[in-house]
Amino acid sequence: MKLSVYLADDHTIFVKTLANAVATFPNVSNVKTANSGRQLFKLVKETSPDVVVLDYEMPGWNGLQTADRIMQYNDRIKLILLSMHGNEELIITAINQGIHAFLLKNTEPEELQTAIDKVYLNDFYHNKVTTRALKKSAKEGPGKYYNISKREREVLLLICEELTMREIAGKLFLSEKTIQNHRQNLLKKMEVRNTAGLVKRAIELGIYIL
Amino acid sequence: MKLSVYLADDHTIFVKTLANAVATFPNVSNVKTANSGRQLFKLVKETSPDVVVLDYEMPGWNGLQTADRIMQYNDRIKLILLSMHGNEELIITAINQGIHAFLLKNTEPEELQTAIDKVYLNDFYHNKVTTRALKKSAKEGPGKYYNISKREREVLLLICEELTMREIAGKLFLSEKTIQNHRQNLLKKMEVRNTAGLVKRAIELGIYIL
DNA sequence: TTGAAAATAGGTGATTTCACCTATCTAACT
DNA sequence: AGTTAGATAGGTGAAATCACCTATTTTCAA
Repeated sequence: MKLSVYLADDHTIFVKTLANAVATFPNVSNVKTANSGRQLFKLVKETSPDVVVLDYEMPGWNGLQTADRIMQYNDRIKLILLSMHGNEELIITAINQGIHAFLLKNTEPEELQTAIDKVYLNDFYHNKVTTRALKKSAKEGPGKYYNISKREREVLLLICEELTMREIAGKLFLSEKTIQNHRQNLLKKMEVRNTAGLVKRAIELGIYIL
Repeated sequence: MKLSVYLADDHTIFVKTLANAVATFPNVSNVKTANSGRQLFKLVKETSPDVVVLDYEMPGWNGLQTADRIMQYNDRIKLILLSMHGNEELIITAINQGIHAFLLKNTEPEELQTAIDKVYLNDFYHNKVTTRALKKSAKEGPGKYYNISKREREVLLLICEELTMREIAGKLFLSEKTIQNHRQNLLKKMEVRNTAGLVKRAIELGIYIL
């Protein structure tokens, strides 16, 4: 089964040529482009693609903001972020926010091809840039990476929304006990004592936006 | 008894002339100037003044950041913030952070004189700018003003630091019950349900800096 | 100087969080 | 095939929070 891939970048020349390249990938059938986050989100709402490739540096919604909306709309869409700069902080924020791959703009087109493949099959595509950022930040925090799972991120978000464990359990159709466990794991992973710490971390990491 | 007043502004010409004017005020005896927040904080640590006048727009530490340090160092010093723009959000943030007066740079020197007086006698000096900002934001939030008292602000800050009620009580030499009441009042005033909400409000209001 | 607001502190009871366990099932990677 | 990580869920007990009270003292503004 071939994948449908949407691309967004404010430089039309770039996004169009990239789209042509992507269209030649053997595992891709359907390619669409947009030159803003808003416009791409519109496309996604019409027909959901399998993978979205977003430029980080865009006027209006940037890549991460756009990713955020797409995730909320449909969390099965895989998200690849492109950026000019391999800024460590940005990479960590992106990963914590649930991005599935991070590529520099000066990479070879082949890497995008493998990234699209891997991202669709697995959940995250790691490359030199991301692994280096993770390793570096693992000790040198702030901007530390805490390896929060998808479920944990979901629970954390709802904790930030001031819900109790019981309410979260109700919302996610899970046992209250399960949520308590997720919470406990978050406390440990993020090295905080209580809700105050969780909320601060969530905001720091860009998981929760104030 | 005459007051000692310290001034900080990065424009040396401005701060010097202002200092000369302030020195002529009948209730002021001692005036010192600095052209950065850091430098002023140094002066304060040498000898604490009664009142500090800070420009908001400064390179390095801005006026609010400087105010924050001064408050932590000695909370009996009164703080007056000067700004070019009467930005409502800034005013609310400043008040929530515990600033004692907010003046626009285009006010008459006489208003600074009364502000210094009032601020020293009472706790807060209100003028057209601040009252208008408060009234406007009271309903139109975000940036809402919740009328948090000094103690409450202190407790809120420690809640954000992940301390429990018992620990806060110990730190402030108060009963745990008192802190619990302050917390309860904060929950009501800020219209939130729990710690998560308190932390978010504190960050929004600039009371706690992430 | 009187009244309002703030700060203090106590009471009570329900609910929630915190901090440990164990255990099963599944998906994914080696 | 075995290992690891994640998601699920249960148990237990202590600690903390939440949500109402009442009441006294201080402080401040009108």
